[in-house]
Amino acid sequence: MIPGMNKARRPQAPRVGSAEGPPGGSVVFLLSSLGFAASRAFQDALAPVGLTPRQFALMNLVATSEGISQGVLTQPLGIPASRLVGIVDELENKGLIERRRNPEDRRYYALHLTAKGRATLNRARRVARDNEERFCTPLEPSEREPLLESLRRLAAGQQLPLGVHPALASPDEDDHGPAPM
Amino acid sequence: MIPGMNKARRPQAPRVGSAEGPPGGSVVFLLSSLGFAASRAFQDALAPVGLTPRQFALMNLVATSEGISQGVLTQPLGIPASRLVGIVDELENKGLIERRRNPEDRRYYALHLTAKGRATLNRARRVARDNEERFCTPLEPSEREPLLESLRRLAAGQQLPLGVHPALASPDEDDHGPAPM
DNA sequence: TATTGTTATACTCTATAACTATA
DNA sequence: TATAGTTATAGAGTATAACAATA
Repeated sequence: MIPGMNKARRPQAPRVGSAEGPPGGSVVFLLSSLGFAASRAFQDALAPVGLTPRQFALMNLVATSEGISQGVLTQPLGIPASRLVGIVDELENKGLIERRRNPEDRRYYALHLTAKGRATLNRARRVARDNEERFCTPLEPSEREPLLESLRRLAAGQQLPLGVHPALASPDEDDHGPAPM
Repeated sequence: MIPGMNKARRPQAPRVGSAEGPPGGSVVFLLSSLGFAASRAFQDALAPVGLTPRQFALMNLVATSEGISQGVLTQPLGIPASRLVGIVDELENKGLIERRRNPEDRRYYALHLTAKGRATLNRARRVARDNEERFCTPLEPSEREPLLESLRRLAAGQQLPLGVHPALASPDEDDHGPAPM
């Protein structure tokens, strides 16, 4: 399970306030509000590129591990295989990734980025960087690193795995059978 | 629209990673991950009291404005009136709040906390405070205030209203007709 | 005719489980 | 018999719109 973009439902923000004590004085309250806002901001920033945060995440994983199979993606994305099908379908229909049959075991797909997919991914990454800068403009430059440090510490306290390199993070939690590619 | 608890869907966390650059170095990425975790932690902490974050929020609003009507709650909670019905139903069935007809205009309900409701709310508030402390244990004491300050600044940049006193925050955005109680 | 609250309906997202094809 | 991927189904959660009561 990779940490990730919070789901910011477009139609209507499902937000609920704690309203006790001073909300502006609660780390939990502020984090959940801001987390939602950050998620939504990212989603909006990414929209012009034609990607959802989830598609972006999937493409990043494929980029890091070309030839990865759908089943493996299941873990870091934290979604069941049945849902992956649709997401991969969308990206394939857009010509951003392709499914190649693995000749050695024809049950597996090997996912690859197309040239167009790589270009789109690069554009999306630039957009993500720009969004990060825009989001952080209210901060003093000197404020940024300490903030990140505090957030990292809180994340560790919540057992949130931070980096998690795709597919490779926990290669053999149960170690069943031959590792699919 | 009040800032609020992020929706942490129980069945399965809908999380998606950005996975570009170092996620542990992105404020946006960390915030959305942590926001989700914070939201979930709060939800879990509140569960033993028998309240969802949304119910808790509603009760806090009623506590601050006894006799408030359902329609007014719509704004700070950011949900349509039709959904409010169910939430109020639940709380009423549990005997935590009651609907009284407003004799002056029998279209309105006047919502009030019951004695049991007040007791439950107090318990929930204690739980929220405890949860806040637990969540923040990874932080050095000296780290906490600067973190809050940075978060507040980011929230302001995202136009997130912080305190928002229930029902009273934006009493007349359009000013249509007599203000319901 | 307008407004509060309610009910009905439809739509989206999701997970679980049945299915296929390969092995 | 077991596994990768797919399709089918059902259950939440939600918004929109029609509705009833009151003004």
